[in-house]
Amino acid sequence: MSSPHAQLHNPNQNHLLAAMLDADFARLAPHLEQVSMLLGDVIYDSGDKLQHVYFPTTAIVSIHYLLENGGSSEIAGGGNEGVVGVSLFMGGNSTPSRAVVQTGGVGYRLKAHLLMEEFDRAGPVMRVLLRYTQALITQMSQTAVCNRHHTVEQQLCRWLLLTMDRLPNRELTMTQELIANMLGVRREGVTEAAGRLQQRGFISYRRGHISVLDRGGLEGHVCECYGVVKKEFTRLLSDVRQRQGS
Amino acid sequence: MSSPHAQLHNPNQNHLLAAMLDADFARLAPHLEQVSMLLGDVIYDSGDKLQHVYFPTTAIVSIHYLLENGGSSEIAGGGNEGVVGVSLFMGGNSTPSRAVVQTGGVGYRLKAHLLMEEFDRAGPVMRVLLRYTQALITQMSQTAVCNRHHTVEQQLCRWLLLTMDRLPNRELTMTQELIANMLGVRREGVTEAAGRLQQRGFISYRRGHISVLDRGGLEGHVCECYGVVKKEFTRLLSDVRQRQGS
DNA sequence: GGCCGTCCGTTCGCTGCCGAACAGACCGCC
DNA sequence: GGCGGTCTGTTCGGCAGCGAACGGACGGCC
Repeated sequence: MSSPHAQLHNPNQNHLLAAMLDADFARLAPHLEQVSMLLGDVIYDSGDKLQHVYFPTTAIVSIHYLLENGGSSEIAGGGNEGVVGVSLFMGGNSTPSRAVVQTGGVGYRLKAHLLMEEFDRAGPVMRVLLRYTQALITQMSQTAVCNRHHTVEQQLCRWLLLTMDRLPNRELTMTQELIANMLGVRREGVTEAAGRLQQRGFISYRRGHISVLDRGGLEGHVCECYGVVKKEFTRLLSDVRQRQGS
Repeated sequence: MSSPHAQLHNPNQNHLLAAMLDADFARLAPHLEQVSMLLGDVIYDSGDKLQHVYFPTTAIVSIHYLLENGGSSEIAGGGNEGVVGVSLFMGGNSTPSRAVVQTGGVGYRLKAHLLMEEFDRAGPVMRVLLRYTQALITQMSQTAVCNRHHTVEQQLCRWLLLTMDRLPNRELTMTQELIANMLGVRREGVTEAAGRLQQRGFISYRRGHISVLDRGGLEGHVCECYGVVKKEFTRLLSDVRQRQGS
């Protein structure tokens, strides 16, 4: 109640914003613009100059690379643990990738030049953004290895677990076709893998709705990649919630 | 001749060092330690705290992820265009990856705390390091997509071209077995793909020595991934050679 | 309650890569 | 000049995933 932003949706639901010191957050808060992020919205496309960076709270964003032949793969995802648009402060202000909203929800955005002003103070805000970027690098790298060496079923488990970790409940709205685009495989491959997971009782789904019934079961079938990414995020961002309780 | 470091080997052969302003470089130069980087040397391993960062000049370093089952893949490479050990300044000071010398040569290393002091000035040195990291992110992402969608032969072309770009000549010392480890495929797959490239007259090899005979031929068979990475490196680091001629 | 679009299930042949095993070729070394 | 180790070429069966095609089922909407 004492906080000026204690509402149903508030920026502190994003871990990076929540990690900022009071003084830093106070400067940014007036400029944070709450936005609805709808399924399928393109946050930025290959080569776009970024006008904003986005701090999702309930939304989830997927970062893709598209190939000339139409193929694609998700190379990382971002939700309330991070920020979308790191290339702004890393330099270059664009990437050859595309960011699409994968799960509709809410986020807060900040004008590019305001984030840059904050970044250029070279203080705690900069450091937490860079740490997050380092965690993102781990996720991308692990995706590369996983694509090479692991089966569709293992990758589906990984994707489900990583997505679940960003959601408040055990339900997600997502067709098999969309998942196939994420993983860069055929829809039939997902049908088959998801069918096996359902037979084992780990998940159930119907027409674009997936419920995770047995998280432990998924964890038993996932490849090591999930654990590596998870552990690295924890290691790099564990000191990131100081202001949360205040 | 006027430069104090105009020798056979000199730090300016590394593009990032060459990009630094005179004043910045002058502070670092006394602390740059020339090192021989021998084929197979492990620069850092998964979880290691970094003691130095490395600026290769003639050496090439490969960044790998190892899997529990023994599988591995290169997720990025680094030579005279970059620096090895970005996780130092990004935060966390370690990664779950391993960096191995892929082509023996020379590089310059700098103690971790000295680089951090420079980074924390939040000036041009920091910016060029971050830009390089952004280019590295592109390379990792493209590797992930390439692993999913392209054939071994295309990936071999990509790898050869990227490696060539870091070498002074058209010869590289590299067995098919090593290349297979890089790409994360079987040695036989490399034998087959390399055989086809040799039949077409693009390359020739014998016992661990590969010569590129027709670079244009390789460029005609490579997937788009090579071009994307190359273009992005150019875009991000083209303003990076100001001090070169002075 | 009927229609239609979306989503899911299943099948077929095909191909690229894997796993394993082995033979030949080259090179350095004694 | 012969030996041994490394590197390359080739083969075989097997399998995961691809491409295409089609049928069925569910659900929202009029």
